[in-house]
Amino acid sequence: MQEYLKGLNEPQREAVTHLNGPLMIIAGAGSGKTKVLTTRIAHLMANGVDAFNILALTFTNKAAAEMKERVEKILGNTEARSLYIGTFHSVFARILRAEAPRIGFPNNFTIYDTDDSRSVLKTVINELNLDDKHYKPNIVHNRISQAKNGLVGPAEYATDYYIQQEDMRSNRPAIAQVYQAYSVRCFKNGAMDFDDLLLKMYELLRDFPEVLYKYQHKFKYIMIDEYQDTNAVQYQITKLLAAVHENICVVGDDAQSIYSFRGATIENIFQFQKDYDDVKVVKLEQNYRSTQSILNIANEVIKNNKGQIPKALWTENENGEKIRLVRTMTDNEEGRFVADTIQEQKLRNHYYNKDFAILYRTNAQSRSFEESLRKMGIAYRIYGGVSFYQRKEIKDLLAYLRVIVNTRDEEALKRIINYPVRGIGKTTIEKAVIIANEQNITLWEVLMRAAEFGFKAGTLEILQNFTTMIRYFQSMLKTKNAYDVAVQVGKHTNLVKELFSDKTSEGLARYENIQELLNSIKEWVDDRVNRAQIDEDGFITNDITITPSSPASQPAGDDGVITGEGGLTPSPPVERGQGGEVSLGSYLQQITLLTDADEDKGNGDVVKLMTIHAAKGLEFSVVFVGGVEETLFPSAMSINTREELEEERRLFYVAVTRAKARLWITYANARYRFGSLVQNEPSRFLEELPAEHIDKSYAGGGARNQSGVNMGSAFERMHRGFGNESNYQYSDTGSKKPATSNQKPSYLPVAPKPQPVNHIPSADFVASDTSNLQAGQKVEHQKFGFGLVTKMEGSAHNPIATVKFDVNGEKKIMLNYAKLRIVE
DNA sequence: GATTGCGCGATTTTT
DNA sequence: TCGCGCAATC
Repeated sequence: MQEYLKGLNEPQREAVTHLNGPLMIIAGAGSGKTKVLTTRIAHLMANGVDAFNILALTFTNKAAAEMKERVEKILGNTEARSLYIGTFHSVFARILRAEAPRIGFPNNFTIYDTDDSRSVLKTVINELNLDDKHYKPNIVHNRISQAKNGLVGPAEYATDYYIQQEDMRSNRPAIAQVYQAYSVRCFKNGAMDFDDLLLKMYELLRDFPEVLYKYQHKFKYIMIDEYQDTNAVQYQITKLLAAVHENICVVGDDAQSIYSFRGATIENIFQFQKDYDDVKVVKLEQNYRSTQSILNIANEVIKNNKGQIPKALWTENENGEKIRLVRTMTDNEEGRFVADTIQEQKLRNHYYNKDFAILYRTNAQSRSFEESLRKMGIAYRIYGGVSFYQRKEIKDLLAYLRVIVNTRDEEALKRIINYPVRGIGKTTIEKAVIIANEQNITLWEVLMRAAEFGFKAGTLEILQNFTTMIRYFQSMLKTKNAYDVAVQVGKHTNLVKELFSDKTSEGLARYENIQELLNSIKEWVDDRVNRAQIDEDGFITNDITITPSSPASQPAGDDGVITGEGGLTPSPPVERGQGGEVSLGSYLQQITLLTDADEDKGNGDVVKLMTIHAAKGLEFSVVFVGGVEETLFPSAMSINTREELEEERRLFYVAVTRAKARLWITYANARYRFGSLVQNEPSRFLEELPAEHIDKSYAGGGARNQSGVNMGSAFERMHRGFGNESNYQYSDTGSKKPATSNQKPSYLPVAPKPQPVNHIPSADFVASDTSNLQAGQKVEHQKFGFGLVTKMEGSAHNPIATVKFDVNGEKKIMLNYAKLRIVE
């Protein structure tokens, strides 16, 4: 027997060695699911299956990366790099990148993240003269998202009786129109949102038999992780792909289905057995992760859900400690308790920060934990906050790159058209947008043909300068890689320089972020270049001979013409394996699909804070589950139906089963919400916990806390002296350690608070006549202080001076408004 | 164009 | 309570 099979238990081995035909693995929490998947891939390859015929789909990039790494380790060579392992979204994005022209999108289509989608929706809603207070972009977005995930297009949406009824009831009958307009706009912009990556992929396979044929034969073996979280589109796609070989292996756990709000349906698991004859079902029930105690309460809680696939999770692990259930007065105290306990556990049981995780239901709950950890000087990192790529300065630079790659991307174009300021004001943009809509051309085209549309001479020149610059960048695309282009953009647009000259700490942080972005682009390019050298297989090589003999109907476009390879659009660039293409377009599509959990520099020794959703698939030695209270967990939004409540319970199950050795469950009597203290009942889930496995306690100062005096825990008092704040012995030099240790936690860069450098104007400050101001003159500004005029621009009736201030960096000053005193 | 000050809505979960 | 969008100033 092969070495890698020896470490498996019986059912695991059964799953791994079942090579051909449909296979469903019901894998309980901590039952070695990833091990089975990776070993199975290795086993396939050991049995002569080519790596490039294997497709493995996951939900997170992290899971994909881990899988790839582990396969590589088992195989001991780099063959694994030709495997096709990735998230649904990233794999489909890649395929769409090659095939998009068939459905009228450019190869370099833009991927809109949630912010982009909402922004487009907002525009569309306003254009339809709807009130965006009532048609809130995120509500509308959710609705559209659900439709897409349920394979409901705009036309069907508008005509479906029940859907329309729902929209009537919520008093938003025009969502159908918004959906329609939004789709048109995305198409016009050459952009797909997250849901489109799935929906368009499905449409592609449905409408183009030769495409279906190609990928059906490429992906001879398909594996799907977290199958319980797949939605209707994902289900349809994988069903189509697997239809020929039927070598499809799905892994799931109905007890961990927590994404129904995103359209996921456990039904897919039950349906699987009906879809194929002869489905082999394997149950993995031995848990290797958690102690007996932890498993006991997990099992006990989940029992309260109806309609599950029967299974009994068991373990050979020792009992371990009892689960600790802790009540505190407030959320702040809860935070303090957790931080104290982490500190104590580190000392007592020799844990590192990285052994701990704090899990919660909603992101907002991170605040109190954060504060306490910071006070104690414990390094932590929050997963799921604002992603690096959502920072303004990053989005700005990326917007340039997006426009260069895809000029149809109006969102990005509007973002940069006047940034940095180049004199293309609101009026000009509005005018251009109106023309674009009237003529049914893109905004970019309006700019390119500005001369035809009667812009004033000055404006025309500025517009032409702008388009010339963008086209100059475009000319680099063919010869330069993503990094080189990005650097050029940074230079020529003065974007980097502008941030660099801003000496405020805020500006500095922005500058550093831009540098970090450039570095990461470089890293990405280098990485792919290295990989490409060892790749044997080309992925989407477009030279697969298409012999559409079997699929019955020929594909026909709107005009009835068969749309095949090599139509009007140029051939997509050749991508090779997992490495290869280092173009800017390829880079942009990748990063939109990254979440901040993915760029995990978090190998550092930090306590991890995240939502339970984000924690799925992970494990930690010590887990704290916070805020286990009614209205919060279960969420007030999810107590109306049994289905919703059961999903919350599964979520609780997921939370509990993340823990390997120790588990604390905490809840507060009251917590701050919208600024005021709100009372909460303990969660109903707590009543479901078996008393004999629980160690209940109460942490906090009781009456003293009610009187509002903040005592903190015993541990905290011990470390900062006695009593409350008033008993502090402050020295004038202000060293009050360690309560406010300066040790910087190693979480990701947080933009420092802006530090306005105030200037006190000279006593004799009088605004000078600046109509003849020249570069080289010294001036004083009431707020920014002294500075040197470095440049004069703008028109005669609206002059703009660029002033380099001594302390506040470079600013553009509009002389019509600002008062300047000429010093010399 | 950029900054400041005010009023109001916000909290489910994510690729 | 806090952060954001919008209107009023420089």
